Amino acid sequence: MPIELEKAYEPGKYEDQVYAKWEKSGSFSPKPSSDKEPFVISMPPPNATGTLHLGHAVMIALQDIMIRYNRMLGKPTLWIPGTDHAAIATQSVVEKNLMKQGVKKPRQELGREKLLQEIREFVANSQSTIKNQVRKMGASCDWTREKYTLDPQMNTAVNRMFKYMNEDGLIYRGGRIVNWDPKMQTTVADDEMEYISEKTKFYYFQFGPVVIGTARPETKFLDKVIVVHPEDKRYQDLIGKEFEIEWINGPTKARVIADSCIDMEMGTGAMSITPAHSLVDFELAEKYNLESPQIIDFEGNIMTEVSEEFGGMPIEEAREKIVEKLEERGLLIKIDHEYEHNIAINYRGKGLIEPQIMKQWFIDVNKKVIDWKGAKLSIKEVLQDAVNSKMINIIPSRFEKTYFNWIDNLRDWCISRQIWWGHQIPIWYQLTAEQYKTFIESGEQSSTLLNVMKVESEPVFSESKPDGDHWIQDPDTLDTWFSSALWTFSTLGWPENTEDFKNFHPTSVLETGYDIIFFWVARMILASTYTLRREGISEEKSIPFKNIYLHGLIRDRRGKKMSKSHPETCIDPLEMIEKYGTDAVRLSLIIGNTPGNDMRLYEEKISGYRNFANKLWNASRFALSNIDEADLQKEFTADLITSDADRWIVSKTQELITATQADIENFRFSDAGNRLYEFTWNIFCDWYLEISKTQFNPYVLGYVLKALLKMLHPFTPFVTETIWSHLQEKELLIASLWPEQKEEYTFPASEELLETVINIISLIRSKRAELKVPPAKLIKANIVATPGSKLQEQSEIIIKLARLSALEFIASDSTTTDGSVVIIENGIEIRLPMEDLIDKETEIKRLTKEIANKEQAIKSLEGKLGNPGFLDKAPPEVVDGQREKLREEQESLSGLIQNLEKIKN
RNA sequence: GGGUGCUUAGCUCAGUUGGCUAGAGCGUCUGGUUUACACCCAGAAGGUCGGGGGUUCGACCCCCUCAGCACCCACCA
Repeated sequence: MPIELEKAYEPGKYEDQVYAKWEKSGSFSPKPSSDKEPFVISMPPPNATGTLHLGHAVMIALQDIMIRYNRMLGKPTLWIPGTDHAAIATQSVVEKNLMKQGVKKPRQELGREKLLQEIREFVANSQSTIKNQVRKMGASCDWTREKYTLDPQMNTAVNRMFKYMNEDGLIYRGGRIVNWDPKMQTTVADDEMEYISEKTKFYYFQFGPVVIGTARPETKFLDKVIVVHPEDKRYQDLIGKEFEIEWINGPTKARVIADSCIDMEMGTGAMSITPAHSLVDFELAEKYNLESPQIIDFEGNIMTEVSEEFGGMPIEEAREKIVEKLEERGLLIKIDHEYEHNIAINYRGKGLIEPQIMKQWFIDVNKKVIDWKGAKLSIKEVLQDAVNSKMINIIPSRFEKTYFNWIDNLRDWCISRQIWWGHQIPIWYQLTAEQYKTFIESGEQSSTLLNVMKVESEPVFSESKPDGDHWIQDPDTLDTWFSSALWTFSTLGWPENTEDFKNFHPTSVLETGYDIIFFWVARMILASTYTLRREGISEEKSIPFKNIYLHGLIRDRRGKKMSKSHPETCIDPLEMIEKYGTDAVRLSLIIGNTPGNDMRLYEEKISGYRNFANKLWNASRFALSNIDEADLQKEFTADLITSDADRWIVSKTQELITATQADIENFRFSDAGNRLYEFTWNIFCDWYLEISKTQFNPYVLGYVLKALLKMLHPFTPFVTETIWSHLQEKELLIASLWPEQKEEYTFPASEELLETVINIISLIRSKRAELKVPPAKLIKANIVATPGSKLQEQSEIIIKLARLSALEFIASDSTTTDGSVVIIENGIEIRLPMEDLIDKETEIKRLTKEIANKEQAIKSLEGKLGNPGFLDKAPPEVVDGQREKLREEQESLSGLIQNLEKIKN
């Protein structure tokens, strides 16, 4: 009994149940294997509170292809899913919601515990959304091993790395400029800053021997250092000297230093520095070991310690007054009223940012503590070596440059963040009773408060509260990338030495977007190599992954970044899945997408691949409705291949297996997808299925179909699994093995003939139209070929062509020598000599053109082959190939000339 | 300012160490309702490979240069 499928493939009808079947079957968990190397990917965790966007979709599609492919090779295959707590993003969403509900300052009003509780509830409510959406994409990841970046075990891992680094003296506390918002009383992350262009006054003041330019005179009370460019001729004789200066608070001293960071064109080419309230100045101060006194307090007023006269005054007011005072003293040279610059504001609350120095925690990247290949190396050096030595391979390789460039400029990593949602820093301070009271009673228990209170207590590392009174834990949390950096091994159970950790680390591939190469990829290499080496694990096993595959961004049809603020061009993957099916979405994200390059996506592309899924479905429907179940079960062997057409399609299938495999293993997913698409549509459907209509071989058809479903499965898992479920196979497709390429299924190629035959058929067609032969149910054509010609050898393929032009082929012994065609239509025999088959003029034109092309090609080939340079320098196989090509071209040219002669007569 | 890409058919893009007359999908046009599929079939038109120069026997590919477009990092005293 043949099998009947429904008339069209409706993805929505099957996808969820297919996924449930996979998950239930246990196929997502790795099968142990003693001899095969495991294949492992840790999924970059999407935000727990997020929804699936195209970035996730492309990542899942790519990773799922690798995972399914490797699983089908019989390797123990593990893909660990998880979600990320997304510290800043999540906390700010919750705070925003609370603000909408009327809680103006959520941190101060709710306090730490209550706010955290709010966030936890929010996460708990939205976490399942993203996980179900990952399932929708067909991700075959192991949900039994799912992780969340705030799991208690993750916290253990985080504390362990912190502990090691602390013991090795890599972690230190130091001052750093932060973006402080005096209005909201909070620090602001760089990506929460908004820059607006503003026209303001730019003042020029006499400052000792030089004129300095500034837009912010109110910060300049205690400036003591003038910086100029070392090559600036104007200031050469000042460099290194100290001067008495008349300034805001009266006489003071200032010295001149030189640094090439100075722009000679800007202002007067000389500036005085204010380290406490400017990032550049702060860095210069660090470099030259200068003092950095605070001028402006955390409320945004001038400090009383700095100036009795202006103390307590808001900066805008102070600025005017200070300028007045300096003008009175004759120090104001001029004011530029047309000065335009960017000012930074907090995008929430729109408060003006005032840079401030605060105590932060850092990781030293230059201290040499890692035992690496027989030497002590710094974090920075190990990061370089891991990629330089090819232990880690980056695809595409051009990102290696970006990576090294970043490391060269790498500074110590600031790991503390002034938010609460995340892993709290495992550091404790013992306060005095009074300080303790102030701290506990303040609404917002923040590290800022500790700065303001000038707490000097020695910080102590501890995973829990130390013995004694008045201990408080550092209120800051760790940079979210600190915990993400451990992802490849913490998800495997580290710091416990679990079976998973022993079996599956390092992971095989890290697949992610190129936009987080610095944030995440480099940090993972850092955390993994440092931590695992410290535990005595070998260099090879302490890297987090062997390959890094970076995909590009998905853009809209105009090439703009897709963002929710432009809903008209923003494509929602879930909506597309609903409309066209997951398989179509996956293909549209894979094909035409090359590593590291951005890709534009638009709906028509997705609908095109929906058509493909349907094509495959219908091809299978045709096949299954004609193959008997028993024949489908029969084991396929070489002796079941009978006709030339069979040999041809089976050969093509072998080529496809090898080529697709090579593509996937070399991370050329687009090529692989394209190749399969092309084979399915243009070879299998257009040719072999058509041939099957007149010459049916159930075994070959079944074999090719099964092989094709397997190879397509990593790309379009749902439709292939659905079709597979009708094949009466014992195993699910997801658990079946990749088709084996076999020598005995490979036969000499014969497709070059197709072109010739296609030409003949189209001639027949036009002739029929010209003769006004009525459409007939049964038309018999007798195509006669010169004996011994390829055309005759390959007569089976002609059957297909006959079919396409509604002709039925009759095998015939009769022969002609002139390539003429005999058609028997409605019992009438129409003999079509070659010259009658064509429109003389058009054909002469066509042939002439083709001959000219051929001649040109031959000339160029002859030139090439007569060229000593070519013969010497080109590889022998290329030369042979060109010779062979020339022979073929000459042959076909003489054929063309003959045809032309024939037509002309 | 430092860095990295991109420019190939009307559109979106391939083009794997330099070697066929430069390809695909979509779109357009022509013809076709053939018992798997109109989410289909057959065919056609359409390209100075951004401009200029160089290296080479040979350049879409390598080098220089110019132009346009993106992105990343740093910065805007």
